[in-house]
Amino acid sequence: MIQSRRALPPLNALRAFEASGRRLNFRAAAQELGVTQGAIAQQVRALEDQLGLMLFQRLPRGLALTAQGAAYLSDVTRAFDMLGEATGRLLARPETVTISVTPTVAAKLLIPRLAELYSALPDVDLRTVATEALSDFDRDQVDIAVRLTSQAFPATLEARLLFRQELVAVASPHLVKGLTLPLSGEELCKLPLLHDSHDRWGMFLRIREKLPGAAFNHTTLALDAALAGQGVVLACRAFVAADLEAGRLVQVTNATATIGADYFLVRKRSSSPRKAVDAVWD
Amino acid sequence: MIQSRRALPPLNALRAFEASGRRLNFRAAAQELGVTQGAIAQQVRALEDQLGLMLFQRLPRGLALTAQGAAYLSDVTRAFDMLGEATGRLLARPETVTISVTPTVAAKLLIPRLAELYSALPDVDLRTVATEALSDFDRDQVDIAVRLTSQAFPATLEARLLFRQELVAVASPHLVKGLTLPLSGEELCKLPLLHDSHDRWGMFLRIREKLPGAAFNHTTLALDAALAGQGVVLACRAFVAADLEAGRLVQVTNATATIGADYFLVRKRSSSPRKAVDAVWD
DNA sequence: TGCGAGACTGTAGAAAATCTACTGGATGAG
DNA sequence: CTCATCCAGTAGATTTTCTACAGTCTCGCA
Repeated sequence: MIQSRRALPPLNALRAFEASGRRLNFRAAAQELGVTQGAIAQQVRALEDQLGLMLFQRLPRGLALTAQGAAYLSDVTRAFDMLGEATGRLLARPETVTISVTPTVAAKLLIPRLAELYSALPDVDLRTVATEALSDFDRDQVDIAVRLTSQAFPATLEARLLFRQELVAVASPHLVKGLTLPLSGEELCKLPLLHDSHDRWGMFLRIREKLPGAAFNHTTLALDAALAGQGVVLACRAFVAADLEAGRLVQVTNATATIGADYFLVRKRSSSPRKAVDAVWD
Repeated sequence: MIQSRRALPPLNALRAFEASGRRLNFRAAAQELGVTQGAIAQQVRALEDQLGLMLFQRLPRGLALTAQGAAYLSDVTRAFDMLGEATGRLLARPETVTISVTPTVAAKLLIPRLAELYSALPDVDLRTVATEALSDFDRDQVDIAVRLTSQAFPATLEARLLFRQELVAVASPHLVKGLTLPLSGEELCKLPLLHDSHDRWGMFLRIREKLPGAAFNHTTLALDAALAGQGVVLACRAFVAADLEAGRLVQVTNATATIGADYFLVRKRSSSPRKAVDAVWD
């Protein structure tokens, strides 16, 4: 039979005692705690009964603390103050929300929206984990992840389609200056092709031979090279939308491809929704 | 609209959190607090919901504290420890019971019984206020009083008859050596009479003239003089019972008198009986 | 692989605690 | 005397807390 670590009186009664002891008046304490005077009187009475001693002397116009009541009040007030301050610190601390994304998503989608997120959520600290690896929600303390996947998610995760992965071939307008767009597959093969780690040119052009061209380990690097006029890059439309609109890149062929995997926004299914996570999610 | 001095979460939930955080296991915390594990899970869940953040990570074989949960636990445990220690000190402190009595009652009744009271109530500090004045219960912090009175008591006081005031004339056996007892009134008048502040010899002997003899302001002093053979004293039988039985005093006449006032044990009627006062009262 | 143990989640309803509205009593001030 | 203030007490309403139970997941063992 495990004994309680400490024998505490009913905490609600203790709270009524503490407020009454500060105010020396049940009616005022009741008002402070948002209950009726009768409720406070009952709680204090119950506490006195349980402890077997008087904490207050009842006067016609209020209360006086007994010597014992005064000594106890000092300690109880300090303890409740500590609880109140600790709770206040907890609530005041900006909440950290961790998002796991690939470097490309970070560069092309998240960073341009950071200012917008910050202004919408001033009390949230946003922490970005940019990695190609699949994050483990618990191990990495990740709240939200953006994942490219065609698979169904386990029941513990909650997912929402972010955007379809539609691949387009784009290049700098300087690179294709003088050429008539859109280009055919053969014309495209004559241009320098930029490869990233996904290496999807063969599938896109329906060519089995290895295609020459500069290779990068991150899509975002390949995109930077395209922007610099180094060649044509094959990338998801969502990543290049802003550059297309700004004219920094042009779509060089009408052909597009989808690969059956799309980008999802994923979070751990939780029975205790956290407000900050919800806000970022929306 | 008065705001609460501090915004505290439900204290019961806080207690469940604290025990769970120490034990890192709902089942063990439940056992410690004497409730079911389901109750603990509900309370912690409710606290997390109210605070809008996670305090624990649920693992297959127990709990892990989040960073926020750990910081909070440290403060909450300290506060609850403080409450437990303060309560323990309160309960461990010997309780003081104050008794207001006349010097005569103190000398003749209370002091002879002090050893008996101490052994019966080892945890009680007995404080005796010996005074002829009527004590005010609240002003003088008096718990119990012995009062000579014929009046009904106000509704705020609770009274119990201690003993009847029966006056007897007693003297030292040496003083009446050679006299035939019991003495008549005339014979009594020939002996030195000892007067106290009540001065009841006239009434006792049905004599209107002032009777000569030594006078004392306290009955107990007159009794001491009688014991020393200085004269005859008129005192309440209860005060001289022990001396009569021991042969230090003898009753010199069969006449007795009652004056319509008796000795009562009185205490303030309280809706919160205090255990120590109860014990002294019995 | 299946099974059992451990531990948390969730539900519906029972039990306990807390509360309210009201009345009564005592005191003090005018 | 009246009125205001404030605590005590009661009966019943409301809220909180709890229980018993079933379900789910993970881990360890044979």
